[in-house]
Amino acid sequence: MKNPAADRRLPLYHQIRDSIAARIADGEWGAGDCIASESQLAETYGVAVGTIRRATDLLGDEGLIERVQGRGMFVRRADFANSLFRFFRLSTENGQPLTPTSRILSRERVEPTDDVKAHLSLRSGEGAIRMVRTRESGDRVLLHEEIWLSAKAFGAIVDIEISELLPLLYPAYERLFGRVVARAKERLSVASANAVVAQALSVTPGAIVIRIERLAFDHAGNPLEWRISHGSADGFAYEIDVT
Amino acid sequence: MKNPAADRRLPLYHQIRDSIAARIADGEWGAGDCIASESQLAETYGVAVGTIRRATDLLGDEGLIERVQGRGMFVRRADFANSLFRFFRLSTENGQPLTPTSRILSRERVEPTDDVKAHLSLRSGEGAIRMVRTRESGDRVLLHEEIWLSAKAFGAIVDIEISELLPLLYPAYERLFGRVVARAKERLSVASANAVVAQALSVTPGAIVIRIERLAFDHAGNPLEWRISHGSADGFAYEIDVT
DNA sequence: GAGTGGTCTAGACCACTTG
DNA sequence: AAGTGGTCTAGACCACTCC
Repeated sequence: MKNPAADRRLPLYHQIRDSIAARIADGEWGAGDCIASESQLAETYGVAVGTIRRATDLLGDEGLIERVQGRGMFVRRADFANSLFRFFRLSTENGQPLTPTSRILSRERVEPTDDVKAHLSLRSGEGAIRMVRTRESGDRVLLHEEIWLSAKAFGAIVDIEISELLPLLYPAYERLFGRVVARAKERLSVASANAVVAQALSVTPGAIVIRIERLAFDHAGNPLEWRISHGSADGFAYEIDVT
Repeated sequence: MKNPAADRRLPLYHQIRDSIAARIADGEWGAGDCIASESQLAETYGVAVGTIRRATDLLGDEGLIERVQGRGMFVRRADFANSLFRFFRLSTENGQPLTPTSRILSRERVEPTDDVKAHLSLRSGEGAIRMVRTRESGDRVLLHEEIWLSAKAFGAIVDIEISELLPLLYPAYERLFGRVVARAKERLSVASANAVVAQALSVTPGAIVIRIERLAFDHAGNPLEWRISHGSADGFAYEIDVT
């Protein structure tokens, strides 16, 4: 077993799932890479291919890997297709991401608030980066975003050509800092617009807006970025199926 | 194959999944019933047990059945544990449903609005039932609900002892009318409280409230009930994990 | 003890992708 | 043609539930 910490009381295919997940988290296979084939894995783990299949089915269900017949199994790159932000027309009706334009309004190194410290697990004395940006589609501002990062990990971001950070931040984190966003927690609530948000969204101060907080993590579960976004509540509707 | 309409181009285990799902929808096995065992199914369908396993795994993932080791496979009763309403403290922190008290304020047979007709697929001329109720926890009103039903299917509900409709409506639909709610679509948006809602929730008219619409379906996909609920936006927060 | 689902094996053949 | 994942089989043994 590649991961000796695996709990031997668990079924074999769970242990193997954990081991493969750990190897992905360790960077043995990066996003987009083809991992070893079923028969190779069966041999290295000394089990039947059917057992490898059970393990990789789990990984597929969790979205860690993608299986393509005839080609292999690939480490999936997070695409956040289920994000709450999709309800702000950040994608077409077909689900194609349409990537509205980003406008970065400010980048600065500042003292983190207690909230930021708690979310990013910053030690006392550690600095933070605060970015403000808007996301626009056509001539409409859809979102106002406040983005917080650890200065220790991302400090150089304030000196980087702004074009390097466009159009999307997560690929830039990966390209410039080697930090990969693997998953996130999002939280939706309703708030009233403060002066800054109101001005950005062209609503009256105090108007009702949708607030989405997102805490983004790497594969190992370390928090990388905390983001507070506000968008107009007008026309916002979130739909789910329940059983 | 029990369901001759199954597409023979599909993998065997998909055809079997469809067949078993159809048999459940047809009422061959009701909610809570134990369906045939894996080995029985394997024999009747003339396939290996492993193939039955693939099919029933699909049904398990979809939430149609529940597998219990040593006992069998059971038709799952929808519990709506993922409903948006759980964010109105309709359940404890552990996820235990805590069922706030229901107070039915009115029941009447009325002409459906176009909206109601469209949602419940009512033919022109068909009547509708409109119920209004509140859901309360302790001394707080959590939700104000407007509930629409087809008069053809549920007409007698206006004459039934109100205690028969408590504490929950869906079990009452099943007990009194033989209609089983199997799944639902929910839609969350933000609205301002009209006079009636404001009074019920003890907020000022025009205050911001969370609006949740729910369209509930039976196993066959027929709409049974349309519900428009309003609750205070204060403290409302919806959380998800995204990848 | 009989019957159920849960895990695991060791093969077979098919469909698909790539060189 | 070689290699991949997708489907399917036919068994084995285990863990659990119920009588």
